[in-house]
Amino acid sequence: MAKHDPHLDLLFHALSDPTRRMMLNRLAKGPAPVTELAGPSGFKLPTILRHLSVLEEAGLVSTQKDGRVRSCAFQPKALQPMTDWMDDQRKLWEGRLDRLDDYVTKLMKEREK
Amino acid sequence: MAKHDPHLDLLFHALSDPTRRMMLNRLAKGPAPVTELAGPSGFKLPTILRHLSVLEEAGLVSTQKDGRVRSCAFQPKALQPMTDWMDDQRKLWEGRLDRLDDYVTKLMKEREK
DNA sequence: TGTATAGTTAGCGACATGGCTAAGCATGAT
DNA sequence: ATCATGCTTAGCCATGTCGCTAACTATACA
Repeated sequence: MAKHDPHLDLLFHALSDPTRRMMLNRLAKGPAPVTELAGPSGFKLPTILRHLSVLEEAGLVSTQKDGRVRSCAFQPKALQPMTDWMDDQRKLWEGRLDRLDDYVTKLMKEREK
Repeated sequence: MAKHDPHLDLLFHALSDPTRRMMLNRLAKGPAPVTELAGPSGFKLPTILRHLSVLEEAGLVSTQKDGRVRSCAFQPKALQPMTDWMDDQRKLWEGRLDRLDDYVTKLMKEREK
């Protein structure tokens, strides 16, 4: 339950852009070089490269250069902190419901008197 | 499998800020007025109000004014598109592994000849 | 060696974001 | 009626983001 995790900032920010999500979508099917990643997007290479670096900084993609080609690969584990955060939220929320339940139960008991 | 869902943009963007996540954390425990939401953050009210409107636009928080107090409530259902997106990614990823599996199987069969 | 290919870097412009102060408005308490 | 409270709006400033072009480097191929 980190108070404010900078990594979550990077992660959510990385996912907040449709182009980056499209790139991830492609990479989830398997590794690809930068050019193929840019292909269907309609954007220029420098733009794609910038998006790629955002994805890398978030840990969502790892890249490796082989000759003149940079191969990019999806890193699904990077999504874990996100699911963890969601679990935390859910627990808080359910805790709230429990407390509401306790409250109602208490009210019922009061009535019985 | 929406090609590019603008709502996901809003959702991920809303979650990419630590202050907003802190606000959600508070709200997951139960509704709160704006001032209480601002309290522990150290930020001024207008700043918090701006964050609040971002959360509202993402559907994560609903607010309602009662007298001069605005009560804010967490909307957990708003997180659904996010989990849906993650499921999509996971399916793609697992599909990839399956194809890899098929490939290996095929290689093995080739060897048997 | 020369040329095409794949990526990279620098830097520009438009716009969004995140913080603030100052001033305003509406409601509750006295 | 007055004052305190809780929010709201307008607007400023610094910084970040997202797209681009132009120019560059590095590898493959002929």
